Amino acid sequence: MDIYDSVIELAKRRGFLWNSFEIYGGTAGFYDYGPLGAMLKRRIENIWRDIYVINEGYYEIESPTIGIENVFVASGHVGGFSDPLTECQKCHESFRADHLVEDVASNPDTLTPDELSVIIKENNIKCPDCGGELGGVYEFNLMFSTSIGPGSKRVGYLRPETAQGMFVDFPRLLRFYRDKLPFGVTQIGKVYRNEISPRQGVIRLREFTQAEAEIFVDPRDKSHPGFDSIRDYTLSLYSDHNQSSGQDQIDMSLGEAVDLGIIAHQFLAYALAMTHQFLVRVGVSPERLRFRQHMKDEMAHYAIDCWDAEILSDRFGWVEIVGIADRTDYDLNAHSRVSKTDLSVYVEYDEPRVVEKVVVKPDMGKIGPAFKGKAKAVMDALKSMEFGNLSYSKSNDMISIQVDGEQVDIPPDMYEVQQVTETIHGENIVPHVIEPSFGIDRIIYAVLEHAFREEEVQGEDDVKSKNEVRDEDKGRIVLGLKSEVAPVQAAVLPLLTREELKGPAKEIESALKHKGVMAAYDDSGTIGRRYRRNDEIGTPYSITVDYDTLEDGTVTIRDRDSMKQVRAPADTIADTIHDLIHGYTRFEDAGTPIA
RNA sequence: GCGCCGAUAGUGUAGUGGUUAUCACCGUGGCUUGCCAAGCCAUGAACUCGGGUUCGAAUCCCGAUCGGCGCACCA
Repeated sequence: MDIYDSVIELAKRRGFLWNSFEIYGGTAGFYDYGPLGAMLKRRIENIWRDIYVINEGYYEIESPTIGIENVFVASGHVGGFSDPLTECQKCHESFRADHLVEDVASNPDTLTPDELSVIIKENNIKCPDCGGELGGVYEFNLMFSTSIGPGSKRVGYLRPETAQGMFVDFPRLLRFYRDKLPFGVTQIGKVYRNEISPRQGVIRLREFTQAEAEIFVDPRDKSHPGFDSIRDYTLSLYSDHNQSSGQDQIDMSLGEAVDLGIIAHQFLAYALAMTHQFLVRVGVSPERLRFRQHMKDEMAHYAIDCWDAEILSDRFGWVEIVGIADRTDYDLNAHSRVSKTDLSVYVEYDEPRVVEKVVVKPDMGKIGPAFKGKAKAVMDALKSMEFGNLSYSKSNDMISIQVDGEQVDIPPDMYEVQQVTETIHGENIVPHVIEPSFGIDRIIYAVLEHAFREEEVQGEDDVKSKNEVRDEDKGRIVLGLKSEVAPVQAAVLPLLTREELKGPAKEIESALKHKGVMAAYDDSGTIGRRYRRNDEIGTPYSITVDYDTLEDGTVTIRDRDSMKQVRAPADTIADTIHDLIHGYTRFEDAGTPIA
């Protein structure tokens, strides 16, 4: 049993992750989050919100999980991600049918699968690899489709990413942020991809949760106002160059990486730093985390630079858990084109620019009668003329222009050339998008695997030596979750199952709950067993009520990782635990150490 | 989607063509228990599904589903 198996077994047994629809045999690519898993997930999402929404100020929105066809036509998911495939009946290799018929069909990408099948048959096209017979063409699209309303007239798709919902809201968002760049927006939600063969547990799912930020920036200025604060922040970077030259990732400060041009610009570097902070805060091991740059041929054609946060897993090696890309203006332009909506921002200059221009002023009183129906076209043609030099403009020549494909001569008395001074206050630009995209489910797996450990427990041969029954079984399984993400934050345990201890313990449990601390009361089994039970689900602190509690009002707090204990007052225990969980108090300072 | 391998209580497992399917952990109730998976009593819980062969199938065969690995795929 490797670590993956151990983690999945623990997650299943203790209520973190379950295969969905189990009583019906299950379906690949779907997982349920059990009680502890859902709690862990929510806590991780809320830390993400704390960083992106509260601290960076990128408000969260919520758009439908079903999108209309045009949205995904514009995004390229309908055309680009819907491939007609055919499979060789002999060697079972799959091919793009539209590519195979390129030589015999003029418009292969507009053909339906049935039409492609016919063409392949008629032209006797064989498998390019082995010459075998090709099977029928079928449409393969990663998107789940559905129909909207009765009659199945309108096709809808389950979104394959949350990003499009934010791009589509761009005009509203721009107005919300009072027409100024840069601004960002976030969304956490379910997305759907009909994977061919989902595997590896929660690593590749058909329904999963993304947390994405879309940050709209001025393409001419990708500096970040907070860059100085992260200039010395050092990350493990695995650049395109390092990959192609066979080197490993190297530690480098972000300042250096931007200066050397390894990371395209400050905004992207800042996004990397935030990603790192988030991942480490939720419990990804920094030693098993790196940022890998996409190679040139791997990057989407529209992207400028793209980095994946990857975690090292025991079984799968490096696994991508976050993608951070500069998507340029690709998406906004695409939606602008398909929706016929202006998705640009008017950016004011710092100083208005005074521009001297030479313009042609048509004399419509003469042009109108002279050209009648064509007058408007002539006027437009004249106005759109550009005068590169003033000398020409000053001459009073006959102007020859093309109007509707025929040459028209405009005599000098029909126009006037003027030099004008214009004050321009700004211009319209389409913003570029910086997009960090988090795969929450993969992050959860990373957190579980990196937190998982089995350790030897030493030094209890004195008191319990009379019960030397299971001396082989001294190991304990610990889920060393960060206290901030642990589902159960404190266990409340009466030392013995006796009424006089149960009462005070239950009071402490309810005091903790009032403070918003997820506390679990447990009086079943010996104290050691209950500690172990809580170690396994990552409960960071256990509070034990004993007979001293009844006398001097103190309880034992036991630290999951060190197994050390301190004695602290019971009446302020909720505050103490709260402060411990959020890192305001260190465990050693939470009470008096006991041997 | 292709190939190989697998599927037994909640978890990990043993096992055989033939009566109540093994063991451990686990859960629950009780006794015990004064700080790191003690003990005792009682109790709960499984042969993935469908078809076939057979007097009889959890066991053999076929298919499906799920899982693992390799290939393909991963905008």
